Amino acid sequence: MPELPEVETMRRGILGAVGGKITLVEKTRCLKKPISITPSIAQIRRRIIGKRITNVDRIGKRVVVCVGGTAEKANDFLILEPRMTGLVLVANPPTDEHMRFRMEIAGSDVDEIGFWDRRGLGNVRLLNQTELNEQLGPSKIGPDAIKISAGEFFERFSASGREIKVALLDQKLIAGVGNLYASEMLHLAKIHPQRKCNEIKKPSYTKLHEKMLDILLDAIKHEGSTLSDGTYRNALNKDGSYQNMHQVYDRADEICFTCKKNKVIRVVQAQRATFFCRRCQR
DNA sequence: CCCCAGTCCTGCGGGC
DNA sequence: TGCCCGCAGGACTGGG
Repeated sequence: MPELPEVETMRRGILGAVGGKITLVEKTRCLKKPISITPSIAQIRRRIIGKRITNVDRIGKRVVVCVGGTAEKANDFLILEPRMTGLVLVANPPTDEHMRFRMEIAGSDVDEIGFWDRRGLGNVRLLNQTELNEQLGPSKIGPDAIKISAGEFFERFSASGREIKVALLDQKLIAGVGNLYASEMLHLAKIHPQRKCNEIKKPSYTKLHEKMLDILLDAIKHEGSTLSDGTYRNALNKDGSYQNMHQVYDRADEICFTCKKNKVIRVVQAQRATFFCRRCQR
């Protein structure tokens, strides 16, 4: 399940395409149920074939391929949104029915970018600057989790009456945190996931911000978490290794690594599994 | 404002 | 051994 570290790894995996010229754009053939690709492939081709990739960016859990113009001010933005099972691949991408979209690029280290998605919940969008602001601007997507300051983090969360774990998943409040890393950061910060945001004291927010940064940056170093279902992999189709660092995620009924006494508990919040330790997190 | 359930979709593992 | 069902959750939507 790609969250910030996984999507950042995808971004870095195709950074070598910057400076290259797009020579081919295609939906992959033999698809049963195509994913959402907008606008039409014909229109995408008209707008980006022959154009240069000027940057590769990330907005929350989406990879943004900037096309035309300059690195600071591109003409068009190709959004690759993996959702649950999407992968952004560069080398020898599989040619099975889950391959959804691909581009060929000339004159750069990366000569191919593929979008593979087993479940097909992801999407590909080509946006201009106005559409980008409307769909993925600050009113829709909060500050990035690895860029937000401790002060702004506190300001954004402390007034809410929601449970902290649920609020962390709200991409309008903060961008990039998903179900897995939310459990992990609350564990290291020793905060109970069901505690209301407005009950948590400022020093705890400072600690949560610190642990969030630690975990996300460490997970990027490990190229993300590849779970036992094997859904996420990096741009070279290789597993990440941060799954070996998990403290609580998917460890229900196992002994907590921190206190070595209590078992990790699994609860459901907002229809999603949360893992935590009753002794360590209050 | 916030919450909740439903929607999309495939592969898997538990249970019988 | 084989089959069925429920679950996994990111983002969005509609109703309360």
